[in-house]
Amino acid sequence: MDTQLYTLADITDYFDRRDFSVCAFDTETNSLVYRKLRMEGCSFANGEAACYINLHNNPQRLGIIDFLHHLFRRKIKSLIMHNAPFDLKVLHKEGIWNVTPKVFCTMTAHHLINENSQHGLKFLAAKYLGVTPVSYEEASTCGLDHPMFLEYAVNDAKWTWDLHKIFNKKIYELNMQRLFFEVEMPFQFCLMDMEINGVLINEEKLEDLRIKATQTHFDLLIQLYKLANIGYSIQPDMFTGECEIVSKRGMTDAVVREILIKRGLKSPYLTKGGADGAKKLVSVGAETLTHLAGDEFIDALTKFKIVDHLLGSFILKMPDHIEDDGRVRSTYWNTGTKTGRLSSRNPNMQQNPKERVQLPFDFKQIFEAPKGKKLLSVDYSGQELRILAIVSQDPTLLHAFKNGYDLHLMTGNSVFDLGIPKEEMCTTHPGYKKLKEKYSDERHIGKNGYNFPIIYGTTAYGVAKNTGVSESEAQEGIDKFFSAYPGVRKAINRTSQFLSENWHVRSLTRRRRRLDPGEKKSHRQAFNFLIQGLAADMIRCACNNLRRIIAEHPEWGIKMIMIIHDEIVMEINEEWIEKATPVIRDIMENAMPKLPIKMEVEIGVGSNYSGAK
DNA sequence: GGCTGCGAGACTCG
DNA sequence: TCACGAGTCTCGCAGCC
Repeated sequence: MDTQLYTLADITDYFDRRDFSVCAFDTETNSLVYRKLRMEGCSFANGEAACYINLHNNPQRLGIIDFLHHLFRRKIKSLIMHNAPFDLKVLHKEGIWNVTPKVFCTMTAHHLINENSQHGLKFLAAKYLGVTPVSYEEASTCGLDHPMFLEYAVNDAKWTWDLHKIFNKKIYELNMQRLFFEVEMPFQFCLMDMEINGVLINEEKLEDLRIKATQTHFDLLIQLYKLANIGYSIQPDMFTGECEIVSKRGMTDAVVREILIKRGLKSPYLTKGGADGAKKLVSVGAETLTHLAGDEFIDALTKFKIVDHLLGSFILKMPDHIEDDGRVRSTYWNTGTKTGRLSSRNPNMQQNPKERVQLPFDFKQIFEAPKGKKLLSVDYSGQELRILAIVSQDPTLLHAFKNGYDLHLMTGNSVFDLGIPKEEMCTTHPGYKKLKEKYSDERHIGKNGYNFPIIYGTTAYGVAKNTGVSESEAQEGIDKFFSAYPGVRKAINRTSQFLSENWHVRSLTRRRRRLDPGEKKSHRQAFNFLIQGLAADMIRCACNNLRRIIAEHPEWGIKMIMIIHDEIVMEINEEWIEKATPVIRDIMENAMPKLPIKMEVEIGVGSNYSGAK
């Protein structure tokens, strides 16, 4: 392959109206900040030729970008990238946004082929192409316009091209072409959109929250030191004037363990004991605190831990992520999990804390809609349980969802032999509401003690721990659950058998998870994957369809800004909410139109994320 | 004594 | 041993200068 071509005329000859791979290089710092992204170079390859265009310190930068814009807008057959959302984002930042929808992301392709592996370009090039890549740092030491960097940059495009040849074939061999081309590739643009859009932060509310949480943290810590007889002093910060508590003994886990002994408090819960299991200590986590609740020190510590974590992990960290336009742009990682779910980083938008009963700090209110807009949150109600019904084909579960029965109450009814007539558990039955209230405890245990844990493959031990009953009672409850829904037991056994014979399982979208059937845990993971994996692809389908509607109705002003597993959050122009909501509902509920039962969504609207929930 | 890297444990979410 | 899937923070320890 000739790698010496790098004039614009050559690019036109070699890359116009064909497939080619492309790598867009951003700033020297590999910036995570969208507003600071700047394309410093771009490399191309198509199996015949490869080239690199340097834009770093290039006086013709604007002209070249304009040319690239026209090149990308022409009828390219397909565009091959490694980690497409990132390259698309860099191109978009330079105004190159309407590229062909026919993309091939080698990173996502490899994730479908081998979900247990790493997916970095250099790793894959070494593994599949037998080359020895150099690092970006090494290649860029002499500058981005040095021949050494040229070779590095060209290699990225060449290897991406070569990998795509291998992975494309493999995707067809595995019969994953529909999942890859019809679901995963359109979804790359949704990821790009979300990472570009970001979420607007109300910095005043964030500061307000910081002041309140800091005060609560301060008060609770003094209370804890007093209760534990630990010395401390209060010192003002010379710059901010805010007071700080100084003590030789911080409220660390080790100190808490000592205090528990002093107060004569015992907990049955222990830590795992390190890698070899030898260093087992009394756990000072949530389990122990719940067990010892009622003690003055423990109750204050429970509150302290909540506010300490809220401050340390969220409130004080969030300002680092806010860009100059007031928005936070998380990275969504399409290949970050083994089940096909997304993961989110810097910051992780999938773990923003909910408001707690013990402490009134509403963190989600800091995410807000810009002027003239609202935030709209759509989430699937009981998504995983509905998928359980679909995967297991259990007639009782299917009937329950088709006819609007309260499944948690149904499970409570079976496990506790409540003897409620079936028709009264239908949510439209006149007596349903009273029943729901009367048996709220049993319903709660049905939901959190059985329905959800069964999806994870829980044992009697787990149910007992969760619900506070004995292990034998828990086993009895589990047996009753499976008698009520015999299809679920059959499906679990079927999955386990398939895993033992094939060393992998596949979800309904043909997504695959490979596991060692010799490990006991694998059988739980396999069944859970059928549910979690399908749920993940359902949200992808919903986003893809939503993106089409967004393009058809620019006046609605919809921007997708967050995906939290079974939930999509978007901005929308206020005056169009009424018109758009039923369309959005329809898209979400029919993301996978051929399923035997309907999915249902709950929609919330508010001026901030807390209000939209 | 101080810095760095790493694993464990604890916490957050669906 | 015991419930699936993630990311991030702090602490404590080991190794090094």
